[in-house]
Amino acid sequence: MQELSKIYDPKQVEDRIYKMWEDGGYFKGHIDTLKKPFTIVIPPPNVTGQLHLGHAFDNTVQDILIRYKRMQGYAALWIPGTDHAGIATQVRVEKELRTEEGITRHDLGREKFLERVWDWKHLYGSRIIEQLKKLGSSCDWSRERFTMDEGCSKAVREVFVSLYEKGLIYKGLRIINWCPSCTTALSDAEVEHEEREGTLYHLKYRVKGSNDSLVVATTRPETMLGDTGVAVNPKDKRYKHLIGKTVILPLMEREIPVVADEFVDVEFGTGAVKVTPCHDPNDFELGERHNLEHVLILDESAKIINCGKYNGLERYDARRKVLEDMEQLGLLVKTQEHKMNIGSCHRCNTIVEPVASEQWFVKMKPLAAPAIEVVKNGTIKIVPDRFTKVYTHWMENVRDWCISRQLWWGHRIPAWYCGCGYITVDRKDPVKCEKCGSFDITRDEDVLDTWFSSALWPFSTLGWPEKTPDLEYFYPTDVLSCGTDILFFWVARMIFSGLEFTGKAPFHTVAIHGMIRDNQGRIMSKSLGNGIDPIEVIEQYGADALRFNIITGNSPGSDMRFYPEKCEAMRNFSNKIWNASRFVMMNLAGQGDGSSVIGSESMALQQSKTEGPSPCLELEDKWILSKLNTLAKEITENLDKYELGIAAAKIYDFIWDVYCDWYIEITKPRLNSGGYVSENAQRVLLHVLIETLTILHPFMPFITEEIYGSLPTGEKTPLMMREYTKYTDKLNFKDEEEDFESIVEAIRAVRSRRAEMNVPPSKKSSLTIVTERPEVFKAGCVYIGRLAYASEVVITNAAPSDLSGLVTVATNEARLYMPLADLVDLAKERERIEREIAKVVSDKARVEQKLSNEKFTSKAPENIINAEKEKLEKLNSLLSNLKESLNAMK
RNA sequence: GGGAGCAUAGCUCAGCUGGGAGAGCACAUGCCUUACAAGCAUGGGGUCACUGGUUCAAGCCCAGUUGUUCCCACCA
Repeated sequence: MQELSKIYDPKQVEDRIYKMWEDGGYFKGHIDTLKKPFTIVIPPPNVTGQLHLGHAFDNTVQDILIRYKRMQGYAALWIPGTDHAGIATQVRVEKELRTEEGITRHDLGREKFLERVWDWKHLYGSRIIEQLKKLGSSCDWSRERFTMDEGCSKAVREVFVSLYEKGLIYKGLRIINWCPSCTTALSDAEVEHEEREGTLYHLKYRVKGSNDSLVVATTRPETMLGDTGVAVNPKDKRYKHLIGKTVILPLMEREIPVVADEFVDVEFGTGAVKVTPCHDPNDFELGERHNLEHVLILDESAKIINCGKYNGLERYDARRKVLEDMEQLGLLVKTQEHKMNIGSCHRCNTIVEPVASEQWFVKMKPLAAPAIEVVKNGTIKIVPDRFTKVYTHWMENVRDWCISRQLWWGHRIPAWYCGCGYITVDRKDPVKCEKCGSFDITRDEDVLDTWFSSALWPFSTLGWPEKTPDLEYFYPTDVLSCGTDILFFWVARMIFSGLEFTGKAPFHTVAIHGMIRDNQGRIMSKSLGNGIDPIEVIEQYGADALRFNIITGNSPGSDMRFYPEKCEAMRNFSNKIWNASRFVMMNLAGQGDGSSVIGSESMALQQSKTEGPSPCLELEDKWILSKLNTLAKEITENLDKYELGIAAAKIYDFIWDVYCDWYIEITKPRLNSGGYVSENAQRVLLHVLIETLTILHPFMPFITEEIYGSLPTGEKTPLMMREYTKYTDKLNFKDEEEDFESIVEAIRAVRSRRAEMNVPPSKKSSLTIVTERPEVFKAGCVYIGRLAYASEVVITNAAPSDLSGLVTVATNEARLYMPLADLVDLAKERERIEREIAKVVSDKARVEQKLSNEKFTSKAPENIINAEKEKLEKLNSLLSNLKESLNAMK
C-alpha cells in the first residue's frame, strides 16, 4: 500500500472491481426464506437509448437503495432490462433505412422490416446496459429482460385478452391524437401542450334561401372543409331564429344544419360554432348528439382529402389557401389574436391533429378506482408526498387509454377480423372465426402502446402469468424510483395493472426524483445541444464522483442543475478517502506486518460494544466512536426516508471534518510512540475506517470496495456483502464527546488568535492552559501541542504568576496563555478582550432575559430550557475567563 | 381555467417533526505541519422575496402580495 499513488485513479479500479462483483455472482438475487426480500425493478431504458444524466440519477438512487438493503441482510434483487420503445425505435430504424438505403419500411414489408429492427436491437440494445454497469449498478444481470421477450409478450397477450373478455378493452371510433409525422395514434399522455399565440378567424356562412348569414370563429380555418354543422346555444337570442335552418358551407358549397347545443358558450367568439366532427373532440361529441355527418379531411400525413381542389395540400398550406379564398369571397370577416393550446407529439414534437379514428381503448374508470384507493389509504406511499395529489388528480380525471398504434414494431394486437363482422381475440392465434367458423380471418395490423407492456413490468419480469417461485417470493416489489416525467406514463399504469392482475399493489413506495437540468436550468435536450454524457464524466472524474455529485445537495422530487465542476469537489472527496486510507495502512505496515493489530482489530471495540468502553480507549477514541455511532444512526434514518442527499452530506462531513481533520491528526503523536499506545490508536483508526467505508459503500461503491480489498484484514467477502453498520447504545459517549469538544474549542481559539496575529505555524510558542478541569485537558495534552503549534503545553488550575508578555485567549472551559506579546500591542490586546467581553455580556443578557421570562419557562419544553441554562453557564464561565485574562494584563 | 414547486452567502443549493443561519464553489490571509496542494489552518460575506398573523419562540406554521418554474385541462 505504501507504494500506492497519492492520487486515486478510478480508471484503474472501476472496471476491475465491477468484474470482481459480477464474476462473484454478488448481484444475483436468491430466494432465501430466512431473509426478507427487497426488490426493485429498473425503469427499463429504451433499447435505442444511450445513458444520459437522468438515467444516471435514477440508477444511482436505485443502486444506493439496493446495496443498502443487501448489506442490511435482505435478499436483494434488482431486475434490469430494456424497453422496446415502439415509436422511438421504429422511427430510428426507418430513418436509417431512408438515409442509408433510400427506402421506406413499406418497401421492405412488415416481416423484413421487423427483422431489421431486431438486428438493430441486438446491435445497440446492450449499449445502455454496458453504460449502466459503468455507473456501478448492481443489477442481477442474469435476469435481464426485454419488454418484447417471450415472457413479457406472454404477459401482454394474457392481459390484453383478459381485459377484452372483461369488457375493459374495446375498439371504437373516437377522436384520438394523430401524429402526422409518426403516422400513428397517440394516447393523451403522449401529447404535450404548449400555449402559443394564435389567430381567431371569423368566417361568414350564408343561410340557405335567405340573405341572412352567421359568423363562426375558428383557430383552424382549414377544418371548415370538414364542417357538417353549425352549433349555437339554444338560449342565444341572436341565433334563435336560425336553429333548424341550413347554411351553405362556403368553398365546399355543402348544406349543413344549424343545431342548438348547451355546450356552446354565448360569450366566446361569435357565439356560433362550426362543427367538424372528424377533427375536434368537442365537435365529435356534438356531432354524435345531433347526428351530424362525418367528413374526414386529413390523411395520415395530414394532407387534405375529400375536399376537391384542396386535396393533396399540406394542412398549413390548406389553411393559407382557405383563408385566401374566403377573403376573396369577402367571407373572412375578422381576425384577432388569440392565445391557444397546441398539442405536439411527445416523441417528434410535430403538432398533432385530433382525428376521428377506429382505435383500441382501455376503459379506465373501473381500473382507476382501486388505483386511487391504494394511494389514498397508504398502501402505496409516494415520496415526496406532494406527488400524491398530482397522481390522484390525474387518475380521477383519466380518460380511456388509446392503446393501438399504427406501427409495426411492438406487440401486435391479438385480434382477428372476419367478414361476418366478429372479432376473435384469443390467447392462442386462432385459425378460424370464433363465431361463424370462417377460415378467412385477418389479424389486426396495429401494435400496442409501448407503455402497455411496461405497465406489467413489475410482475411480468418475475414470471407472471406463470405462478413462479420468484413471483411468489419477490413480488410485490418494494420501491419504485423514477423521475417526475413518467408518473402518468408508467407508474400510474403499473399500479392499476398490478392491482387488476395480481391483486396486489406492485410496490409499497414510489420514490420520485426531479429532472436534471443544465447549468442554466434548462432541460437537457438534443436540439439544444446542452446534453452532458455521463460516460465522459465518469471517464474524467470516476463513477463514484458522478454518483456523489448527483446525490448530494438536492432533495427528493426537486429538479437539480448539473455542474460538471462539482464533480471535481467529489473527486477530491474520493481522493481524501483514498489518502486517509493510505495513512491508516502505512501506519499498520509501520508496525511490522500489522497482523497483531489486524488480528485483534476490533477486540477492544467488540468488547466495548457488548460490555461498555474498553479501558484501552482514550478520550478521543470514545469521541470518534460515539460520532461514528451517531452517524450510523442518522444515515440509516435518512436512507429509510429516501433522503439520500442528507445522508450523503452527513457521511461527507464525517469523513472529511471528523475523521480526517481531527481524528487522524490527533492520532499522529500516539502512532509515533510505539507499543500498545500506538496499537490502540491503530485499532480505532482501522475500525472507524472500515465502518466508514461500509456506510459510504452504497454511495461510492468502487473506491470503498477497492480500499476495503487492500486492507490486510484477511477478509474474503467483498465490502458490498458486509453487514451495514448499526447503531448501538454501548458506543454512545455523550460526556466524552463534550469533554473532547472543549479541547477542540481551545485548539481552535489558539489557532484563530495566532492567525489574527499572523504568527506562522513554524513559530512555536509554549502554551499554558488554565482550567478548572485539568484532567480533561491532560487527556489531550499529547496532541494539543501539535495542533495548537505549541512548543510545550502546561496544564494547570492556577494562573501563571507572571503574566507579563502573554497573549491570552479564553474559552468557556479554559484560559490559554502564549508568550507572544512581542508580536502584539498590549493596549490593543486589552481592547480586543474588552470587545469580546462586551459581546459575551450582551449574549448573556439575551439568555437571561429569556430565562427570566415566565412565559418562556412555563411553556417551553424542558430540554430547551435546560439548553438555555447550559448556554448561560457557558457564557458565565467564558465571561469570568475573559475577565481574569483582562485583569491579569493590568 | 385548476393545481403544485421554488424565492436563504457572489454562484449552485441543503436546512427532515418551529428553539444557536449551513455546505460546495468562489474570495481573502497564512502555511510544501512527511495521508492528501485534488491539501491544511484562519477569516470576510446573509433584512432567510415582501406584508401581516399564530406562538414564550418563525427561514420553518397560517393568510395575502410579488417574481419564477412546472404539471394538468376537449371553449371553438
